[in-house]
Amino acid sequence: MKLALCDDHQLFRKGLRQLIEDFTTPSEILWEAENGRDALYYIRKGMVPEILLLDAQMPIMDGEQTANILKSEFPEIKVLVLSMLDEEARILYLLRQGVRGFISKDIRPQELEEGLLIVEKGGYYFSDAATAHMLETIQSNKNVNEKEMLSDKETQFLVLSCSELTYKEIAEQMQLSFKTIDHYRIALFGKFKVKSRVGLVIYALKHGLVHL
Amino acid sequence: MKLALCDDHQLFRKGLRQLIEDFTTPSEILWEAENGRDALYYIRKGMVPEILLLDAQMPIMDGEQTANILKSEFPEIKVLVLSMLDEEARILYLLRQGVRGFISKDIRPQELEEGLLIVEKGGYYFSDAATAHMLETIQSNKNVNEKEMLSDKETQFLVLSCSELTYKEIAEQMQLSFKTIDHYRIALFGKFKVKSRVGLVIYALKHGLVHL
DNA sequence: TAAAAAAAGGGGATATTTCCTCATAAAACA
DNA sequence: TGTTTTATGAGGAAATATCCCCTTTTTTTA
Repeated sequence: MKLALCDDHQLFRKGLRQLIEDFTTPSEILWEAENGRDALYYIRKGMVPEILLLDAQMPIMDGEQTANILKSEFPEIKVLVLSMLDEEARILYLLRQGVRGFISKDIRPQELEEGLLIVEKGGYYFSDAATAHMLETIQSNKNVNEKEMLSDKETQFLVLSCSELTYKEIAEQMQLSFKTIDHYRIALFGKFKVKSRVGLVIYALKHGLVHL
Repeated sequence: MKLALCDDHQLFRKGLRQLIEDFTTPSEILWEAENGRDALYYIRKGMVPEILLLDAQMPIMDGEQTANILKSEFPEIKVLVLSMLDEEARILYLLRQGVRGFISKDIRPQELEEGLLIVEKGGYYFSDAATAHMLETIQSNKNVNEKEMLSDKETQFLVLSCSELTYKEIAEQMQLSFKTIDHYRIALFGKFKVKSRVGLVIYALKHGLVHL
């Protein structure tokens, strides 16, 4: 099994490598990268793994961007996302980018091997019950979750809301009137079931929609 | 060198173990624990390491609580904190608990060995320039940093501010009038140089003063 | 093409936040 | 003891956030 690791924490890569070396399945790690940019560099040079273990949160180029580019350029690479958070909206986005599953960084060794084998065979693997359940929900009822998705403007508004800017200033940045961005506010309050801007900020950070 | 690892992520422990086994200095890992409670269990059973590599953020019992208990019960154990964040106020707290230094989880292998050797000899090690600089500041000008510290009420107010409660509701929870907690707000705005409650929340989360 | 939906914008009301100044009681201190 | 500092609280005002109801323009879709 030809693998590649993309994670910004060296210790995690080290731990993963150790785990993988202990597999009964013979496996090879082609390369390790600290971010998506470096990973793409290796891949474009022809070092194409069967499965890429991709961290969601990285500096320079994060998992989402990387998965997005891989989807169009190298759709044959099976991407397994390493995620510490329960990033609902992000998971949805990554699924659209065709990733083959998620594993929590707290995964047990056997689970990792099992997951990799499943993905190698063309399957999907979700290390944690909550994520698996979410997938079912998504697949069974697309519309509900489509509504949970954020438009570009809503996302932009959300990011700017997680700063000290007032709504008036956010409106200026977005080149829209205060009255218009207020619709985004109401929409997000409804989607996230929060009652105030502070609640919105907390929700966004807790679910990994916005990084600190 | 007798070591022990306390970190909730198995992969990190695995990576650390690997790193430590590669040391030129012969080292032994007495045990690994997933949280402070388990670590204390081992220690109280007599498995006392020279140096404890302690993660700051863990479930059940975090690094701060653990360091606090170790300070009084086992002051001879040298604690080296594993930290991914630049948690200014928390670093201050941990220093008060007598920890011997901090290493970022992005540390390079040689640095870890170097740090452990220094700590073994009774020294202090700070893996990152910013942290080292902060220590100087703390030591050179205690008063400035004492003022940066938060009182119990300020801390309580800060935690409650990182929720959807209004100030009026926070005042009720704290059994104080709105006008009184407003003083805490002003104090925190000044200390953290923020301009709004959202700014306060962001600051608190970014610096690890409040957990999500 | 016509109807429906979504995006953009507005008026205006109320609640909350933010920022002043000031007063009083408790605690610390010299 | 008297003085100073700190914690507590108040009045009031301006800015911001939140929530109604409404119209116009653009985009989607039937």
